[in-house]
Amino acid sequence: MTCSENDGDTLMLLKEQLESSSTDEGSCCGSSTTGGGRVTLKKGPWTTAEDALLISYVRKHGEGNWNAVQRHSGLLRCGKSCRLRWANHLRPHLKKGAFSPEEEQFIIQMHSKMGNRWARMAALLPGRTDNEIKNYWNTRVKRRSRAGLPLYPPKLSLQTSNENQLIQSASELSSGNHQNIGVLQGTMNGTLEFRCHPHKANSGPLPSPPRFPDIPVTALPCHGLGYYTRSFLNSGANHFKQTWESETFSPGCHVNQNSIMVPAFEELPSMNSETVYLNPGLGYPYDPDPENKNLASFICSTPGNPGNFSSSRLLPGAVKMELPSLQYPEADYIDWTSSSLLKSSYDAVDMYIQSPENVSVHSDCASPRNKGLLEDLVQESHAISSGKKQSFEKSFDRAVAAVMASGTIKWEEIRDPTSPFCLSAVSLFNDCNPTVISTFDESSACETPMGDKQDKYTPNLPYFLRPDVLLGSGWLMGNSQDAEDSIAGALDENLHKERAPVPVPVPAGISSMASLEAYPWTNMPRVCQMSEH
DNA sequence: AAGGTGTGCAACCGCTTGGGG
DNA sequence: ACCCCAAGCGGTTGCACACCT
Repeated sequence: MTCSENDGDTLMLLKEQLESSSTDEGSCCGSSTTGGGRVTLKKGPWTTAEDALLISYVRKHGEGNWNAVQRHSGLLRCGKSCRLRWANHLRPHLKKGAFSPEEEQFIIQMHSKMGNRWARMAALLPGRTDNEIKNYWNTRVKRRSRAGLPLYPPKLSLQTSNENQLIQSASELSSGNHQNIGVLQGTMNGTLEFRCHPHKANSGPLPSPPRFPDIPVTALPCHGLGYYTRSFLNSGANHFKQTWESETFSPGCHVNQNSIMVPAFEELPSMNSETVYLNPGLGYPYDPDPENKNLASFICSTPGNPGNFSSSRLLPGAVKMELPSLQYPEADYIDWTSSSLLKSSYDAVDMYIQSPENVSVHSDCASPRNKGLLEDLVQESHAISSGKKQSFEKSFDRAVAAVMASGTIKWEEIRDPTSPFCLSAVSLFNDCNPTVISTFDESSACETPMGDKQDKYTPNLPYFLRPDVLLGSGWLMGNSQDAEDSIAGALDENLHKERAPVPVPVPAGISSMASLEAYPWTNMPRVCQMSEH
């Protein structure tokens, strides 16, 4: 719809149409006073005439001040309704139509991390509205529950389970119980392996800064984990390092002006069969306890490819911590374990790890449902970090706005000066980045927004998470040569040979993440702060 | 063809948040 | 500190359409 010189006449006509039609359609919600009379506001579906009026109003006056729309345009709608109509339907650059498989995957990922934070997801899906995403999700929930399918792909669930296990172990660490640190070690090849070096543990009174024992972790190749959190605050917290390396990395996606895109395949030959996701984010699927969300988490996860294991090996320097993530509804566990989809041996591993029995063992301490030691730690952490909440929220918004506006991450613009090291940027990671893209049963090879054929396992990782980008930036634990080597090894050789290092818009503070250890607990950055609701 | 049911989506509603006075 | 208002957010509802029996 366009506005021309004779907009005035057109609008007059529209207003007349509006007035006549509004008396026909009679459904009304409220009333307001304009001029001398009490005006009944219209409800229900919008007409094209109303749309035209609203568009005209916004063009003239800009967005905002929605309650003035009625006064200035003659629209018989409340401001709220106008805002909604504009945001969901009339706003420029809105995508219409069904979600692409990439978008669907992205939503699933985001929901597993954010829960029902539709607006945030919408901010990360250019052209999509929170309402659309919400409707999509609700539909999905209905559909899958009817079909008896799990809400999340099994591997997403597994990741959550793994996180819980790590938390369990970490909790033991924090409570000085090192006997079970190796509880996940020695499982069958390819399953979660959890190792540590207790000899390095500092089990004494809390030093400043506290240190964790070195705990290299190899995770299930397809669900690798590499976290760095500050979950274990001050009950004898120890220096805690975990490293993880996989042999394959998948590229991240590009953040473009209008979409978050997976990279073109031709860019990354031979990388489409196995994927590894570097995700400095936080997995909090269905977190019923938002209070627990404030513990920093720095995640590197490695979803894999069904039946196609990649080996993971330890590497020093990388770090990991995690929070409890046993946040699936009870029914979900039933679904996971009873799903007929889990038939392959690979899935049998999933089944093993995801089994309720298994989960219950580790949930005693780690689950938000269970009041345990960790919860106390969490509360303490929350108290420490609560002061950062508002700045985080603002930073997130700025970050998203920056991405949307320019198509690139302008770290310098979103960096939160109050954070020890570019807290906001890291927070953005946490909120933006998928942890695992796994085998979405409902998705298939699909097209990217650019029309490229896209493997269904290709992650929707933002550009700045591309391994090559990370390599170039030294972002992964900063100056850790090992970390860089690990990525280098993971990257396809050809990629290294043929591609020049990608210029990285690295946030100024990101590299200082290498020195996380340097921060005392009371001054640790909030890497994973989620928006409490 | 008619009625029932499922589905997707637009819109509404109530609550929360943040800013300004 | 309090109140008011605008805006945002998430949950819910209602409607139109498609599909099935």
